[in-house]
Amino acid sequence: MSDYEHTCLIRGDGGATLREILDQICNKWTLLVVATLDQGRLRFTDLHQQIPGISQRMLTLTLRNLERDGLVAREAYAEVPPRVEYSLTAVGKSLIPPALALAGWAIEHVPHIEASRAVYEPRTKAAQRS
Amino acid sequence: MSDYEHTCLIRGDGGATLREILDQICNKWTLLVVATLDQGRLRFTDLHQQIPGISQRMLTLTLRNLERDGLVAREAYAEVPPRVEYSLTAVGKSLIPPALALAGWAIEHVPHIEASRAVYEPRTKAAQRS
DNA sequence: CCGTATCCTTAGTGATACTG
DNA sequence: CAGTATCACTAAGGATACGG
Repeated sequence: MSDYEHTCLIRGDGGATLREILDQICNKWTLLVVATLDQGRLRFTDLHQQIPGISQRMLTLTLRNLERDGLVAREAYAEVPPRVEYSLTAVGKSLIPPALALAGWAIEHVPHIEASRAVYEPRTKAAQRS
Repeated sequence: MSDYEHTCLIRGDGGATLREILDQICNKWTLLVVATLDQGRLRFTDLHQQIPGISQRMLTLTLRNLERDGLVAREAYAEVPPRVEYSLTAVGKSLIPPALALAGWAIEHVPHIEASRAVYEPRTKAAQRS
């Protein structure tokens, strides 16, 4: 594959849908929820507790989107108190490896990036103070 | 690696920085800019034209962040009219494969996701109209 | 327990105008 | 050419309260 094709790929030149899906996956919570569900079948409350910082609202919204896209299966039991279990579908599971690749890259380069940030100072106003 | 470790990875349990970096990469423009720069050295205007829909402002901000994180090198020539060229650093280039993995996944599953969306209807208000 | 509804704050984004 | 500055707007996200 040529470099130019790389560009087109990530751009999603094949249609607006690709960008849309990519954006959806890369948002604040989606990868997190998918990663957490990689452990197996989990209830709403379990997810809420295991994902630090997520609000009920965002968990619900994220789960709805994942369900709509067929990455997560939702199963509600007609019991009282209610019980709902979420799990990854086959497609959802297939997201794990590429997601892991990205996470792996990030982990590997955290030191470099932190070092780079440490020495960086905005060019335009470098001499503004002191 | 265990499933639980997967979760921790993507979560960025190793510190807040990881989540931060992941978020940064996954935002609306970063991957796009990196992918475009994969073609080689480009000027500001070239980038602006090759990335459909990006504003000057967002291009500038994205480039600054990438520069700060050491993924992109900026070289300004003291000429008139001014000329500034951007290129990927080694670290920046190393982002391409994992990014491509994600893009590849998305492309592969677009049909499935679109099909899933087509049949999806929100549960709670399924019978609200008509 | 598992959500939905509502309000509110703020970060992200775009448009425009201006400068070295 | 390559930005910066400013304004205005939108949508994402969080907090809270309530409902099935």
